[in-house]
Amino acid sequence: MIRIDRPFSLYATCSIEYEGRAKSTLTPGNYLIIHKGDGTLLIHGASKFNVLNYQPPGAILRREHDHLISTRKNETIKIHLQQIIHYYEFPDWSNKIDITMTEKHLRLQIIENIGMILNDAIIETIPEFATPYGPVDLVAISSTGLYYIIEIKRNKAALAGATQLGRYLSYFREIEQETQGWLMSPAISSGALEYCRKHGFHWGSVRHA
Amino acid sequence: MIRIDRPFSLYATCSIEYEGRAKSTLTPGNYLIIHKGDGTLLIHGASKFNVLNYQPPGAILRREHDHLISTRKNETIKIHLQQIIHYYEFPDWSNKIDITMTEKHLRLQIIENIGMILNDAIIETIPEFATPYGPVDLVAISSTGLYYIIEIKRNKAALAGATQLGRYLSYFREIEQETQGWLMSPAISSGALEYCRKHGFHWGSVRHA
DNA sequence: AGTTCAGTGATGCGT
DNA sequence: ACGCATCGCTGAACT
Repeated sequence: MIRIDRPFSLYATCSIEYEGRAKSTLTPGNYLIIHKGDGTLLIHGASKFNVLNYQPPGAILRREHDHLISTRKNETIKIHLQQIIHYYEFPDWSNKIDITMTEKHLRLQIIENIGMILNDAIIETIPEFATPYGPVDLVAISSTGLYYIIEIKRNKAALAGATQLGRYLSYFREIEQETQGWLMSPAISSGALEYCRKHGFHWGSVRHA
Repeated sequence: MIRIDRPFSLYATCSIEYEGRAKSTLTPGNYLIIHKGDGTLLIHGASKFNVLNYQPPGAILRREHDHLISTRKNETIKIHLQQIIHYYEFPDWSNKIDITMTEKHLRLQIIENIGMILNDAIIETIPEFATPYGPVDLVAISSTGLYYIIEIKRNKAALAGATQLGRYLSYFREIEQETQGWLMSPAISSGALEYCRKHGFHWGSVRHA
């Protein structure tokens, strides 16, 4: 009865039983079992995208003789190992400490490289630019008087971020200021991407260095 | 430019770009990359259940110098390898040929072991038992006159299977025949499981040997 | 082919 | 804590 915390990958001949919200049994065969440091357990078959069985983060894994048992709340996965074909523990697999990388931090990095990102001569940058619809994350003004209206998201930008940018831009349209709308984030969802395309907004791939 | 078909697992320091329905970039770091024989590509971070990036079955993977590139329709994943920490090719990882294991086949197996599964003395089994609501997959009659009403599903039983069983049982209730309802399948969904619990049906884990 | 719907959906952001 | 919207959903059954 040994608790396992380390992240590892295991390729083995085994049979698997799951009982919880649903139930299932997997016939003896070769499966790929992945265990992450947060307790996540993934059981993959030879094909298809989906896992066959899993536990979400927070599950606890232990070994009992030739069984691997993962439990979480009311859900249990029991793996009956018949033959271990390959076992590997992942060194240095931890979330880089993203802490303290706030949007403000990312914004500073963007300001530093703003000319390169927009490929234009920027003469002024104004964070938290006030509008009646709320403060714009960043406004950059080019030498030709063009206003870049920039919405920044630390994570994946979703539809809400794109519509937020649209609101700001409608204000600048009201005061007849020439603008270009930009959404900047490490990733963008399909919905937000389509919204941007339809409204002529740009997306900039920025990432916390 | 070498096309890769074999299934493998790769743990590497790399950066990754995805462009398709959505877009994203992954900062340089350690990621687990899994490639299946059907083209499926999975990219996992150190925590969480979800993949960070993926390609569904049918994608094509190739290597160009220090890049791994997976393409499918309008979607591309480009992996820039910096350091390979661990690489392993999976031997014997293929879908066992589930040849033509129809529900009828499974039913024959169930009939053979019916006494053991139900833990009762069965004196007669009737496949395709006709009722006004459709044919019951299997009816087993015990020495005490109890009727086991059995609905069989080759794959995961979903809600529809459970309600189907309920319909049959309502008929036997009409003719005042004492019954016990069973759903037999290798897996059962949460909705079907709850339905069974609420109506007092049983679930039997059966699998094609 | 498209369409609909369940899934152990997960995950993040709001209250 | 719970609820809600979003997601490159996937996958299977049915038309």
